[in-house]
Amino acid sequence: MKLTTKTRYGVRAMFDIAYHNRGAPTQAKDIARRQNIPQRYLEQIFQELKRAGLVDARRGPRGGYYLTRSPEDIRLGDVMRALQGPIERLFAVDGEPDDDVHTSLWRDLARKVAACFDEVTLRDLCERRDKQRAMYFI
Amino acid sequence: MKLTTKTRYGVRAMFDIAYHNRGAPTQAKDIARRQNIPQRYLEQIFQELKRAGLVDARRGPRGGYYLTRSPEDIRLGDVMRALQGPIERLFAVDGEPDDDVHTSLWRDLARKVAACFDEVTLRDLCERRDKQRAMYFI
DNA sequence: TTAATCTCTACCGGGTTACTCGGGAATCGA
DNA sequence: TCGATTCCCGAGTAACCCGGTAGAGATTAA
Repeated sequence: MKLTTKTRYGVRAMFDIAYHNRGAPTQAKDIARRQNIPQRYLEQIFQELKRAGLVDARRGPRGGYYLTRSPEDIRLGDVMRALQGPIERLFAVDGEPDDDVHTSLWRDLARKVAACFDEVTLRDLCERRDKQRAMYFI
Repeated sequence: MKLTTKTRYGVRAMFDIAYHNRGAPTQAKDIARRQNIPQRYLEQIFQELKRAGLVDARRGPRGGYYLTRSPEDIRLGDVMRALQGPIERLFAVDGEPDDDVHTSLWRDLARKVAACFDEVTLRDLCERRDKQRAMYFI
């Protein structure tokens, strides 16, 4: 059980869009540079985020990716689900009866964990960042 | 990010000891049969649980493993930490500065998640089981 | 002593992760 | 219309980890 690099990249990328460009498309190239992510890898991550409906893209010069909802409406859980499937099934095992003690235990826990991720939005991340910058410059 | 089979096995095994044998050593063979776990694999899992101080063992005939603390004193988090390292560092990435937004985000989240696991004890699992058995037989 | 049980170490195959790469499709500016 | 730019799609791959098997040794009960 470990957070995948893909998910971390995805969160960083979504945050980057929310933080730097409000509205205007942000290019993968720039995100890759700022967030230190291999560009070609980032591109396929964005494909998954797009398929999940979290971002949309415009091609050609001055193209890029942009959020389909406002940052306070995109939760960390959404990004994770897009990149690694439903968190609720994180601990699920197929082939075990549903009335089993352990099955229900892991199901309950997975829900609680999912709730943790759903508590945080992209806007929260931006505010966090602003606060930290403020502290850093005092 | 996925719960490892090893951890699931470990939790089942610890539960099995707590539920079936209070005090007397429980043999790996029996646990493996009851919980449907490959015996030889279970044995090495127990080595880790032993190193973590959660169980102790007696060798030879009528030997087996036994809990070193009472079930209400063993949390799910303890078992997980024994088998897959500190939950608090679940999302940690080495080589990133500690004042980074994302680093602190994942740290905070990991703590919350860890708290979820630390809320549940082996005794809770036993009670869950009893309740479910009761329902099943009504 | 003998049999049972845990203990230590090594090994291994299959699957996943984290990429790279080539080339195609849309879009904008001129 | 042309060409540069950017996203889009699919294939390939090296390294790693997970789940499990196995041999042989140490310890203990009867």
